[in-house]
Amino acid sequence: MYRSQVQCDTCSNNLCLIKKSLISDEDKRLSQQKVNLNCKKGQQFIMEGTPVSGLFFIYKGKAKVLKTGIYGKEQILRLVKNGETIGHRGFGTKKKYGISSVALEDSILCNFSNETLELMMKKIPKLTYELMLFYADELNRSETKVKTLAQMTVREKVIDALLFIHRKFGTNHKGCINIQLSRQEIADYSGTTVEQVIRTISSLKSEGLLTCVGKTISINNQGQLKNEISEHNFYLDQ
Amino acid sequence: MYRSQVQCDTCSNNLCLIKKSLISDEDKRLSQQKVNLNCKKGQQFIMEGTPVSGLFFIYKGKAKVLKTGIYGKEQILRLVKNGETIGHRGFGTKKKYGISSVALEDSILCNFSNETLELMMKKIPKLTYELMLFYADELNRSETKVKTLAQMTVREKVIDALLFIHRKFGTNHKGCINIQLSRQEIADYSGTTVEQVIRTISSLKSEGLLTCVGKTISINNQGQLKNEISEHNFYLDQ
DNA sequence: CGCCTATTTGAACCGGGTCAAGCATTGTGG
DNA sequence: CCACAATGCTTGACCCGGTTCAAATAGGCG
Repeated sequence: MYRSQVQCDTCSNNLCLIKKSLISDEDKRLSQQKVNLNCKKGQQFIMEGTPVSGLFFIYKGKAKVLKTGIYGKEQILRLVKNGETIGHRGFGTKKKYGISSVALEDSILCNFSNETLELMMKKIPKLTYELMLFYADELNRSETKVKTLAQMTVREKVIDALLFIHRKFGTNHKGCINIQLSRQEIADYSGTTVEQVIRTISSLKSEGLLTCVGKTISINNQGQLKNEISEHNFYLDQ
Repeated sequence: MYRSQVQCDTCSNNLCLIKKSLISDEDKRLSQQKVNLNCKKGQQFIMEGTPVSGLFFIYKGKAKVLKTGIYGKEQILRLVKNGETIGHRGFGTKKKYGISSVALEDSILCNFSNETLELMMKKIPKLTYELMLFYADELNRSETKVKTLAQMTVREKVIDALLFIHRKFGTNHKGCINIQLSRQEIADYSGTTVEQVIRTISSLKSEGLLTCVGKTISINNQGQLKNEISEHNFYLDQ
């Protein structure tokens, strides 16, 4: 995990909450107090239970956000990519991270310390507002996930997970989803076991709904897959 | 659902985000644009999928926040009491409620319209900040619930639910939990079925860990119950 | 009192988690 | 560059927890 400096000014992640909120030159000067981290695939940069050290943003790369449960069983809560935010609430009462985060590929992170962030929020109301919208949005997603886990069958959960990563990470020119997850990771996201994920994917393959070679998956019939879980998604698009 | 006017000035809910954020006289004047609603037990005051009409606060009473799933199966996401907030993100991009909310007893609500709220947030940075903290906190809770639902057994989920309502709503002088939930509602919160809730409660009764008469429950051995689910709750207290 | 709903208990069934074994793929060191 | 270990993927078989169905009982309310 070595360091290098990326400038918000020249950053291409226009959806980044910080970038979006920097208006005055003073704002931009403040933003330079951030620290950049290079993080290799598989590396854990947030550990549940350790003291909060500010907010992270993905400058480039992908990561998973998870909670570790009983007997080390992981529950993946979110998947994040360029421009997105990690590190729930590094200020206020909570002093410890409630989640862990691990890089899914070699990534570059931006880290704003608690102090810098508080300073920035005081000076930049728009940033506080953007953060609020971010958390509200995440809350919506999380609550949808609660329902999903409680009510869907395994097949539906796996389909939901595959459609989600398809939507979130997009596809390359061959139609393959732009992220490589292990079967275990898909299981950890879906809230089931590796074997069930494999069985479901096998079925979907033999039904012609998707194609996959190793970890590379492409969805053939998005419509029908969506249809299978449509009863669960009346009002939300995740 | 008839109307009457409660003043923030004289309100006793000191934890209310609005109340906490009102500093200047102008702030207080703004807060008078809210509307009060009287709501009977069982009445639904937010319906999933309908246009957002601002943020609600419980002035007095209790309510459940839920999502309706396939075949009408409910998933209760939160339980709220005096001073607490309902109505996720009535501003920004989302135009429809992603949740429903129903009064659990006769309640008085405060409702701030989208316009009033936006005006207030612009004028009162502390309010935006408080809202952000609120959503961040809720996100933590929700993500813990995701793990809970995905990893706990039915018995553990029911215990978790009972300990939660015990903690949240407290007990009266006889040690009985200050809220009356149907078995169905406990099931909807725990993410299981009525029968399982009943079976679990029966077991816990015969093990002497709790006592109950009808919907009135009191917990006898909180320590042992906590102990049963301790492996799942290393870092969070909900 | 009688209807309706909520609660409780028993029994049957089944989805999905667990275990085990074989195969494929990747990686590492000689 | 190959051999072999380690890890990940896949499939089949089994079994258990939990949902579903049914029926009986208790409780609430006009």
